[in-house]
Amino acid sequence: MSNDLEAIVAGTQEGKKLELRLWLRLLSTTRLISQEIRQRLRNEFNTTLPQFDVLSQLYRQPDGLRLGEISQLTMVTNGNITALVERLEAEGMLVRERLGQDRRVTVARLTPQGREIFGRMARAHENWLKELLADVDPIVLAGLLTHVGQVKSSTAKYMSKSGSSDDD
Amino acid sequence: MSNDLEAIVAGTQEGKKLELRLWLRLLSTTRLISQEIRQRLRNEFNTTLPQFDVLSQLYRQPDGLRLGEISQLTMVTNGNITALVERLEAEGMLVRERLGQDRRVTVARLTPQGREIFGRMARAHENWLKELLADVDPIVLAGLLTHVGQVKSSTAKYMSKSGSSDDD
DNA sequence: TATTGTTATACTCTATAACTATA
DNA sequence: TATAGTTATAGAGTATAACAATA
Repeated sequence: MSNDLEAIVAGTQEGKKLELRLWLRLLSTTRLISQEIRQRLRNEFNTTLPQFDVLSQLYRQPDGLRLGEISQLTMVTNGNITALVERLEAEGMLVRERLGQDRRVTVARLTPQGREIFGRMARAHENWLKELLADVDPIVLAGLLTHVGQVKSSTAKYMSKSGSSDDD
Repeated sequence: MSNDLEAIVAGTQEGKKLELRLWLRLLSTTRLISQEIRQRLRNEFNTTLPQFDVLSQLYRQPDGLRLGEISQLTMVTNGNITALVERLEAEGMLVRERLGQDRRVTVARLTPQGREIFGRMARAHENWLKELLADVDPIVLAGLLTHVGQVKSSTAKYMSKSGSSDDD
């Protein structure tokens, strides 16, 4: 281990705790990228990150998802999912249906048009990420993938309201 | 390098690109923690993350900051900073003053009370992070700190509107 | 003319709780 | 009684643009 690393692990640098420093850096980095992605989503597809999130969940489930499932996956409360889904339905991206025996259950699924449009969003989104992360060493990317995953699973149990959000 | 890592770097897993997978994992992890922090900030201090962000910038600058500087540091547009700062001023956390020769410039700085309250917020915030990240290997934390920093600086040049946000 | 900050507007997100209809 | 989803409400964040005062 280098001396730098030792100093960091010991938490001596600026007296700030390692956990806090990591969190602030994680937050500002994510926010920086997020801001850019959000702007491009709005400019090029007139949509938002939460909407993109909902659509990406539905994209993987051709048979659709119950609203409660969408709520869990996206960490958005039930009441707010209704409004979010309504906006997307108004744009023709998805439909809501009551199909099953349990007549309380509403299932949302992408329309063919919604699937087509989200497909383009997803491809653009993927290319944006390739562009933005082009200068990062692939080995570093791979290491981060693993370690960020460790952070995510380590913290999960401390959360008050558990949302799974298996976005990876 | 393990075979797993090789597969990841080669981008073969599920055919998804490494950059995209990292981003989704970064986003969901940050969102998970962020949700928890936001909830605690609201429950215990009746405040929000953007407000906390503004206060933390001012905390480090006892002489205050120009509104434009706050705007850059927090990546919030000028017009919205006005409202944000107004809310904080109404709560007595900060004051706005026109002091300099250039009478267009407004400087915001924490009140003694605001400084005291934010101090408590910051200590609680730091403890929350220690709690949430308690199960993550310190070596992993240190590695992440370095590598996330690399990601941040590598991506900065691709951003349309540059916000510095030196939150670390 | 350019810059600093404000005002105005419209929309979206977020949190909370009460409510309907099913089960 | 519990659950799935809706409705209602209030507050805050976000994006955009026009504006006033000052430089």
